[in-house]
Amino acid sequence: MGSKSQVMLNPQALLEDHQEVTPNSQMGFFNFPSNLTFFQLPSIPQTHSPSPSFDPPNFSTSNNNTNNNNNSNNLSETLLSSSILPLKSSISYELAPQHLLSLQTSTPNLWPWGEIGERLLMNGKRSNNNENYNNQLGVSKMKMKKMKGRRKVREPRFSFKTMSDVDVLDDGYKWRKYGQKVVKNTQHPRSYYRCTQDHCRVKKRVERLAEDPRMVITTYEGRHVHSPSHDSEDSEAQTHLNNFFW
DNA sequence: CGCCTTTGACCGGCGC
DNA sequence: GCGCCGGTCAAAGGCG
Repeated sequence: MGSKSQVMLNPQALLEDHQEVTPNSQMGFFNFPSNLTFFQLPSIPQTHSPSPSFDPPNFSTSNNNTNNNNNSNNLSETLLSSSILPLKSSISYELAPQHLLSLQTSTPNLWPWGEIGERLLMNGKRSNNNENYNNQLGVSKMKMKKMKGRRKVREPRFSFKTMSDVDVLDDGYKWRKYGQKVVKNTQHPRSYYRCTQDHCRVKKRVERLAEDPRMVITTYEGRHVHSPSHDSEDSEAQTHLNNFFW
């Protein structure tokens, strides 16, 4: 096996303070881009206050020998704990060298507005066309009004930084672009994508790092409620190689 | 024809 | 209240 890149997050741990759903219903997964491999790992701040930026460096791995910075071919499996993640959370991974530079996750946190029952609506309780459409899209104008004064649970986010020529890495899911924005202080636009699967609200956004345009920051938000779409015949190999569970 | 991207408009949040 | 900013909408156009 040449390029095995598998990342697993303990879903339970990630969901600890998630208010809405039972752990059972929360297993979701991402396919990791097939051309993505790892050579450096999530930041593990020794103290509290995780840095909000994606700046990598004071990373450390728990079973790492000293001089394998860029060419560590065979770190097999390591457990990490991080203050970014909830207590008891863990990441296990198998890695091959190269392009993943940093990785961050965030737990779901509460927004000052929103509604708990949103997911239920998503499951097609409403028959009105507009409602359905809006539900698929996530937040409609109507819904925004409704949301005022309620609480919303923000979907957990997960982001990583890669060095890549292509902006959108193939992760096995189908995405539809719904927006592009020039963000301040960067010369490269940020693109917004939504999973095309019905009732799946996972979003991702892709941007290039201002300081180093060779780097692509991909941020996923939410959990897929379905398997990756396999358009190619080697789907089996793909899922074996690149599933990312959380 | 269906699905996708593009793109300007629009909206809410936030800081001043 | 105002203006900025990030995120989303949705019409229009492109493509297979």
